[in-house]
Order: sequence, then C-alpha cells, then structure tokens
Amino acid sequence: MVPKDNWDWAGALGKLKLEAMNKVRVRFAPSPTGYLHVGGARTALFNWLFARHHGGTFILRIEDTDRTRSTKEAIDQIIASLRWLGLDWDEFYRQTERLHIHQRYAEELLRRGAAYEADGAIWFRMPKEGVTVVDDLIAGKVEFQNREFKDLVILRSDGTPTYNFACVVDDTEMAISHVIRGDEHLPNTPKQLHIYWALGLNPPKFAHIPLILGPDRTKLSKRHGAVSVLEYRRKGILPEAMVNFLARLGWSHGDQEIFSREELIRYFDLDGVGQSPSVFDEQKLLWLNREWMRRLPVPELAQMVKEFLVLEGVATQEEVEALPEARFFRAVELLRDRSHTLVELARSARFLFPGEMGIPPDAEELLKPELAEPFLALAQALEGLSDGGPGEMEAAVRAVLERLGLPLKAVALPMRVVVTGSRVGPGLFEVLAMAGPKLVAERLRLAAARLRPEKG
RNA sequence: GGCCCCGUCGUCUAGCGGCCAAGGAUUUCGGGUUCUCAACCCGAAGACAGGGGUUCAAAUCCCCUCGGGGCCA
Repeated sequence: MVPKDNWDWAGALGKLKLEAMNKVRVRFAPSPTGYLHVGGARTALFNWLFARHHGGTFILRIEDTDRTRSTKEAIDQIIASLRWLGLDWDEFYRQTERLHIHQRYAEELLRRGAAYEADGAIWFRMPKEGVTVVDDLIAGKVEFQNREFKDLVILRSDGTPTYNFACVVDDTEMAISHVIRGDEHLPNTPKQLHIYWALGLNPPKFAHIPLILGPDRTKLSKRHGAVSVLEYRRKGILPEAMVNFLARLGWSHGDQEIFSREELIRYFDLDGVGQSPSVFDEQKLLWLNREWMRRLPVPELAQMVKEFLVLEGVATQEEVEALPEARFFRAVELLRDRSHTLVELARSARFLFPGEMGIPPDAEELLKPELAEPFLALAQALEGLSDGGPGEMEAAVRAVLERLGLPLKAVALPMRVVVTGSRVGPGLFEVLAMAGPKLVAERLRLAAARLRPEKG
C-alpha cells in the first residue's frame, strides 16, 4: 500500500539539513474545521512575530487530512482572519496535497524496522522503558515515562496520516526550525520526538505557549461568547488593537502596554513569553481598541467608519458619500474619543445625517416649554450661517443668548439633546458644526413646535 | 482515573536571591476640570494559594499540600 519508487532518501535529508541551518522557519498549522478563534490567532501571531523578528520564514500550513471535517469555507475564513490581522505568510501548503510524501516516510520507518503493519494500518513502535525528555523553550525540561506510551498508528488503513506523524513529516519537509504551538500539544511532543529519532532526524526546537482561558478559567471556546477573530472585526475592533491585545496575552516587554506592529516585531522573542495561562479579558481589549482608534490617522479611521455606518444602518451609502469630507473627518476625530469600537463610533454619528433624532428618556426633563422661544430664535440665527464652523456657531449662539438675556447653561444641554438625540458628546459648538446649520435649525424648529403644540 | 503543565491585585502582567513593607496597566470607587460625556490630572481600594525547608537574606531555589487547567483513556 505504500508506493515504492527510487526516491533518494539520504540526498533529500542532506538538502533539508542544509536548508535548515541557522534559518528560522516557523509555521502556523490550523485544521480547517471552523473559524479561526482567538487562541489560534495568538499562536499564529507568535509564530509570525518570531519569524519577522528573526528575519525568518512564516509558513501557513492547512492541516486538512481530516476530510470529513475540513471545509473550504473554514479555509477561507482562516485566510480572511489572518489577512485582517495583517499576518502575511511566505509559503503555503495543504496537507492533503502531500499524502504521497507521508507514505514515503512511513515506508522508510517500515524499512528501518521502526514501524510495522497490523490491522491494515501502519504502527510506530514506541519505546517501553526509560525516560523521554522534551527540552522546551518555554516549559523547560519536561520528563515523560516511556512506559506510559503505547505504539501509535501513523498511517490509517485508508492511507491518511495521523496527526503526530503528519506533523513530523511536514515539519521535516518544510525544514521547520521552531515549533511554536499551544500547550495542549506538549503531551504529543515525546511521541513526535521518537519519530524524528527513528528517522535519524534532528528535531526542531519546541516552544509550547500557555493556553488562553475563558473567564471561567477553562480553555477558551464557543461557550465563552465571541471567540472568532472575524466576530471581533464585525464588532468594530481594529486589527491593530487585536494584535496588540493578543501579543500581550502571555507575552510582555517590561511595563509597556501599547505596541505598534513594528515594535512588536522589534521586541518579540520567546524569552518574553510566560508559562502560565491567561484569561481573555474583553474589557482590556476594548480599552486597547479605543487607544488605537485615537492613534490611527483620521482619514484611515474615517474610511473604516464609513463601512460601519452602512453596516449598522446608521446611514445609506449615498448619505455617507454626500457628507462633506472635512466635516466628516472632524466628526470622526471628536467622536472616537468617546467610543470603544467602530460600531459605537458609527452609531454616535447618527446625528450627522438627516432624520429625526428622538429624545432619550433620561433627557425628557430637560425640554421645558419655555425653551421654545430661544430654540426658534437660535434656529433663525443659525440657519443662515455661511461656513457653519464651530467658531461661527458659537458667535451666533452667544449673540442670540445675549439678546434674550439667557446664560449658555440654560440652553446648552437641551440644545445638544435636540440636535444629537443624546445628552453626551463632544463640545456643543463642535456638535452643531458637525450637524451643519441646516439640520440644526430643522431640529430646533421641530423641538420648538413640540414644546408649544398650540402654536403649531 | 493516568500523565503533564500552571499558581503575584478581579483581569493582563513586572519581578529572574537582597534595589519589593511587591511596580505598571485595566477594572471599580472618590475628587478636580467641563454645557454633558469622554479625555486628562490627583487619590483610594486591591495580590506573592498554604505549609515546610535551603540561605545572613525568598515572590524569586527545593519539597509537600491545596487549587486550576491540558492531554490520553
């Protein structure tokens, strides 16, 4: 069942060894059975950072030997997730395309007497006594008693390789220098080590990174709510924030919290990775997201906000395009300080667009009937303004108030509520300028009419 | 159940034998500022799981217990 050919084993190995020398080559090897979750994303990130830091190669390898559970959609999702995070790969492989290679290695093990056929499968002989030591870059030296091991199937009767075997073969073929993966694979490592040794190969270095846990301290999973990377994109998280957050989960660099991509590449190394699992804390992600929203260049952020305005149903594509760019940029600049996500930011921009604002329940009390007069006066004064900038708005408002003998305090909050539909937001005159004279006047008139229904 | 890993504020972490009566960040709660919110500034609360050793000296090294997790069955 294993194909025979004149493949030059020794020659191939020699070539591989040469390639592997002193070169950092790492891989991220997800199985495409679902979306990319944050734990996997973090593993990918650590591999990517390690490769970029050392000027090495980052390989994406799709482990799709389990054909019944692997789907094209999952592969697309994983790729979309990595792209969104900005993790680019230098080489790409799919395991199913490499079945014949796995079979060749199995045959070599057979030839060396390290494996045997039984029940239609090929089994690898594990040692039954002694100790196997895994020298892990993060966990240190970990000992396993060989008597705990049983022989393991490496090639199923249908010719597909099992995980541990495929892993060894692929890592060998791809000249992987460092295997950086989740802690859950640590118990697999001694088995893999013995396969390397049986093949006369030099194993790569291993680095098992602690798991990411949910708030209940169990391995992060669907049960814990949002765990898919793309779900966070939909929630309005910036990739910069996600990368920053993920990097700091299990890795640190002194007291620094905010890292740009460049800084992460510069500082990241395995010695900064801790040994204990960490809990995924969404609050800190939100904090970081706001930090990054404030750091991004406004035009760049504005572009993303546009997408969310439509996605969130805040405005139509046409309405978004109709908005003067300068005014929109200014709005994004001021609104971003008050939002944790792009979704929040987009929603808070509702008042920039035509339509009724509605009065929130906690603001009803502010709208007293005696405000009708001032509202009308303000509407009249503001709608004729030429540029409608904050300065002009302020001058006009103050002039009206002086004429009426009212302090700013008397109308500021009610006016804000009427114009924006909220009692919170940027400075009043900024808010007026953002909405523009036309919408401001319109909303003031409407409010005045409602406060004084008898006069229409 | 067996094997393995882990254990510093609620959370992320600094700490790699003395500089720690444990620092930063986040969260929460006060105060200042403001038309409001946010930001910002000031302040408060909050941890070395427990017990034994080793050492002149331990959060840091060793052992045990407890707790949590992972893998395999």
